[in-house]
Amino acid sequence: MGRPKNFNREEVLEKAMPVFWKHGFSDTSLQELERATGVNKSGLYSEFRDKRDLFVACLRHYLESQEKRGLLTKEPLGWDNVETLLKHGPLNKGEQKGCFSVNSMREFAILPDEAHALVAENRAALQSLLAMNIEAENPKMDPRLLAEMVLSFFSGLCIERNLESGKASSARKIGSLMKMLRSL
Amino acid sequence: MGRPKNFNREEVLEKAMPVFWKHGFSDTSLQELERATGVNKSGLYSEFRDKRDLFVACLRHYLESQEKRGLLTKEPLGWDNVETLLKHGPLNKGEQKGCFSVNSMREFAILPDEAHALVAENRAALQSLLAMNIEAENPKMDPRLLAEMVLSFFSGLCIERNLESGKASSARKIGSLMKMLRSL
DNA sequence: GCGGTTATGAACCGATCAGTTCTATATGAT
DNA sequence: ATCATATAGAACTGATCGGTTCATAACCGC
Repeated sequence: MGRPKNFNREEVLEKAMPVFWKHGFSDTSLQELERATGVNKSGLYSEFRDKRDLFVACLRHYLESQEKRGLLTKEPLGWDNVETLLKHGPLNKGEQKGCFSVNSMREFAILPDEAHALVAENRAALQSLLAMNIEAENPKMDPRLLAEMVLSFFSGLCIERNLESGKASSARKIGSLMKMLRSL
Repeated sequence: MGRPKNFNREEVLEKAMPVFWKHGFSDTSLQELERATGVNKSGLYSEFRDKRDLFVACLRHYLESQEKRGLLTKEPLGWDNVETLLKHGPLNKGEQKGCFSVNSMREFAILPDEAHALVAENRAALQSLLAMNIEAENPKMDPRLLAEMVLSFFSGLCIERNLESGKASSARKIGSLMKMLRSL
């Protein structure tokens, strides 16, 4: 009974996420979030404890949606999956540049522990998947070591999306790394 | 004539830089800058146009001090210099984690063009130095391609310093990459 | 030591911040 | 149709933001 709300949680997350993604936590105001989601403070604060809670929910939503893409689980496992992750992991859809998760790392100092945990957990999972794909190629070097190295490179690609340098240079770098990896 | 100021520009930059380095631009308040530098707003605004101007001055100061370290110009040129950059480029002195320049990239959207230009110029110089060092080792692959790949990896290392993962994992990743590079 | 000059420190400014409260409105159950 | 209920929208709160103004204090040349 009572008046029904005219928004649902998921569509709020879907609309708020790109704002945080682009501007980060502290540069995003409640005003912007109201405008982007079409839900005003009353609504937002009925659904989320505070701004941090909304941010964490967006981050979780992002990570879940990335996991659903399953870029590293396509059969057969191997270099091609790794290359696909590097190429298509960091997005460039309009305002959303790089990876929301990697972007967030810069603000860890002011983000709640929950955010740290989410990112850490996701990175561990990603690294493990990378290692599986690498192992499938039976390289000379330890797949786990290679996996963590690739993940660092991935982080670099993400953060560099903030530069003007463009997609071409990104593709070139991926090409160089993959050439090295495949020759192992 | 007139009352002499009891601070000088460089020591202000030296003290303000770590604050911006840790908290970024928008999460650093004038209050914090006053406290950190020991100079209050009157003084700061007599020396710098506004907060952005102070930030850019800090960034420039940082980049110049990094160039002075000359990590990539030690003779003989080669892999050892590359390894030194990766190992000792990203700092971890107390609050200052990673690289101020790389950290700044996340906030490019709200930073003045001057900051973009500074970072872009520095990265170009870094990449060129990397290429020279790589070329000295006569690898099979194009040194310029390798250089830009190494720079991305470097960016990744820097941004990952915000994680808890610690110095050990960083050293391990550098080891993996260097092993690959040296085998080319 | 006096006067002109410059820096300092604090008060002040309007704007905006995250978050709360209050009123009006839309709804479902009866 | 009415009433209880939960919403939406806007007004409001105190704090803090970046930036300015102004009275006071410190200094140098004379």
